[in-house]
Amino acid sequence: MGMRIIGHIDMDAFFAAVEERDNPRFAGRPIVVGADPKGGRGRGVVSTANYKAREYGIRSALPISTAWKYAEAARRAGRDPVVFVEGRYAAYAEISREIMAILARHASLIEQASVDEAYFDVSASGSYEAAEAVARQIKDDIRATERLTASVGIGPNKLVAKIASDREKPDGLTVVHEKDVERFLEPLPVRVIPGVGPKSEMMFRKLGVRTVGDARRFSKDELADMMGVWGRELYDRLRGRDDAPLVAEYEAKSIGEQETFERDIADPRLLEKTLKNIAADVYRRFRESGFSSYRTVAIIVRFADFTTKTRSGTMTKPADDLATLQFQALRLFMPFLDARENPQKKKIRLMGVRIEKLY
DNA sequence: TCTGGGGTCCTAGGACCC
DNA sequence: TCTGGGGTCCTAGGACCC
Repeated sequence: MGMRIIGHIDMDAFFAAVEERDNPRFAGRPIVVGADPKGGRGRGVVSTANYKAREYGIRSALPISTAWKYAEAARRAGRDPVVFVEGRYAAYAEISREIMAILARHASLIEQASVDEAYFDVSASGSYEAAEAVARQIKDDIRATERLTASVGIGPNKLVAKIASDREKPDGLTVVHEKDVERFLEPLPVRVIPGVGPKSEMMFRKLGVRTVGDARRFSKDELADMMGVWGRELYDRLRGRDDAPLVAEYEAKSIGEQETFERDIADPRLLEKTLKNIAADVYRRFRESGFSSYRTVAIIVRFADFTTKTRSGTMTKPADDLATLQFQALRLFMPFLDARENPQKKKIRLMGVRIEKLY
């Protein structure tokens, strides 16, 4: 394979930006998309906060109740009140499709990585200068047709493109030439490497490692000893090496849904009914998906104290009907109603159902 | 602060088989 | 001074991503 030039595009505060665009009265306001805050007693988290809301300390994944407190404090201080909206996820998915169509006009191959992110291959443009021009055109088209901004990274592979797209948000464009990759990554926090999450970051901090450059002092074998197979992969990522191809389409491996209740539930009858309803929702999506059978059923139960249990069972024969799914889910759940499994009679906060081994 | 919902991938132990 | 070795499947838990 010759030289690759890969782009990564990431919509800026996507859900919040859509709400701001579609509701003129929100223009210029701090906007939070996420769970219903219910006056500070709501459950759930912030999905997306726009940049104005981030000035209040509100970010993705923050408990919505905390976001509400920050918003109240800001309001009392005379600052612009925060707009809380629950998401219109079907609308975001439709806009996402429109954006992917724009992208497809400029690149030979695209890989949609999530509702608001995609990789695209611009190797055919022939140079980083030409690739940068393509990226500008993509951003301009999205701004013109969708009235939304995006940030783009360009690099020799998916890894570098993704890290680059996050460097100059919002409305950014960051180009990293192949020869500059190691210098580009060196000063960045090790956490920018996809796959390095809170746990790995903490482990590294204890070893005195803060940046990507710091982490390069470990050999491949040392990283493998610390983190297994992933350590070898990480060794390459710390140096910006990645030969993963773009994958235009791939099949789902599981379909599942889970629900956190407004209030924790103790009543076994209500729990059984809720589990069957969740199973029915999963089954409807299974039918819509085009798969014809499932062989594994898994459930998840989260107690009021947040301890979480999963149980799964694989059937010798694949099934395709709702009754079997509900029966298997209930069978897996039953032991949790037993005093031995739950001696303190803890209430249940969340339940979920997932099917796997789909054909 | 009190922690969503949709997923993917990896690990480790045990069962089972040759 | 015991008790192989490898492969595959299954299960539960956990890290991680958006």
